[in-house]
Amino acid sequence: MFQFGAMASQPTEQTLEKRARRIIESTIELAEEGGFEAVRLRDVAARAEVAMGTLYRRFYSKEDLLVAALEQETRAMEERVRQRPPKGATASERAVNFFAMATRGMLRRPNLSRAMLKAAAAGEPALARKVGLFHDMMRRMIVGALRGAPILSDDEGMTDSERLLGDVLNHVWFAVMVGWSGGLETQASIHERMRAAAELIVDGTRPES
Amino acid sequence: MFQFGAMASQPTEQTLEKRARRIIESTIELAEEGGFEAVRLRDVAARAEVAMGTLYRRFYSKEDLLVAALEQETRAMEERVRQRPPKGATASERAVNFFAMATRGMLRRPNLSRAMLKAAAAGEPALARKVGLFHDMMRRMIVGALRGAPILSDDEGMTDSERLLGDVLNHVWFAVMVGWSGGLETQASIHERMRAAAELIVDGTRPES
DNA sequence: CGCAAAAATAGAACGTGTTTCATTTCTGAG
DNA sequence: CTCAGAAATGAAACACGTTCTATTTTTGCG
Repeated sequence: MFQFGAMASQPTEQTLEKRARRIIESTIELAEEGGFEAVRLRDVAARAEVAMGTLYRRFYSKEDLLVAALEQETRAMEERVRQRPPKGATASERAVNFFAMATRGMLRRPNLSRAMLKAAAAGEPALARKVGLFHDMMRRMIVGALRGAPILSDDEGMTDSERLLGDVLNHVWFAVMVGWSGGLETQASIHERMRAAAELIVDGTRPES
Repeated sequence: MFQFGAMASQPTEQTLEKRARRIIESTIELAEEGGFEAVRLRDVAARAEVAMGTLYRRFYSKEDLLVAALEQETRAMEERVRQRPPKGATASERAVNFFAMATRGMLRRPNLSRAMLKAAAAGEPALARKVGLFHDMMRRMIVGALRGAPILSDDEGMTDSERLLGDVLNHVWFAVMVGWSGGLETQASIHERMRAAAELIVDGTRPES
């Protein structure tokens, strides 16, 4: 019910002032250590050296905190992708390599990743914008990988076909990561699924049988 | 930490005894009325005429309750699909019609559906088996629609290619429904996305541009 | 500066998921 | 039928997300 004032614009790291940044940083640290349940808002506030009221002036809820963390982490991944674009001879190979990079990034801090995924998948309408932003970033990176070109600064110049491929691959990856989060997938099975999906969707190739 | 004894086998409606069924029924009623937050366990227990201890002897958590509801609702959908298989001249048309049916079924009771999706996407490792069962049922129905044949009783006889198509389409639908849950999609956009995805994945056709 | 409005603070309070406890009721083997 | 062990019960206790309150600190305009 709050959330305006100085940060009416998009919450890019520019706009976020110290306090909010400390809060997100504390959230990330606690989530890394013990996952979603370890992000106790009293602890977040204490570690960020703010009062509960301040925390709740800037974020709607615990989920909001973790979605903000997801946004920040995804921006960091965008930067990594910009500096080290996924290689590959074909579009599908580059897509597979991008997903491998993204998956590795998530699995490096499994507790944090599970917590962020849970928050993003919670379906909180108040967070729709931020979650949508995350999906937009993912799609941009995927389409960038398909093109083999550096990342798009904007979605302009994206063809309908590219947008569709990006969305479908993004949806598959998201669902698979949620499965991983619940123990239904391993790093190997994620990679295998994304390889098969990319070959099917991008190249149109299917398994033998 | 519990959950065995008489119901060590799969929790089909056969095995579920009266108490558990009343608990799930109460869960569904409350979720229909007010969504996830309205499923207050004290209210569930009261409505099912059961004590909290009994509820927690049969279910791990609130999420478990809603995943059990999802399982039951999906079984009901399987029955509807068996009685009224999705029509269509091509595999992709039948898949699109199946997803339209499934989506309509969910949107008919939006509060319940959002609550069940949230629980299934929460990534609770204790619920992995039940959530996996849900995805298995979905894949069976999808592959059944692709074949244009009545549903498979088991996953035997499913080719690798069919399994892949089923999984990918299922993942896309799941991710899109999570998006709907958070207000990112409407019934129309869900339908459109599934149409485009099915045409791309099953037929290999892409948008003009 | 002087001061009113906005923001921050410490902490209490409240609701609900989950656990625990003492007691009662059910069940099934002998 | 008896009775021991299992299950159920009602209620209290506990933890944590969220909200509220009274007070203090910061901010920015004149």
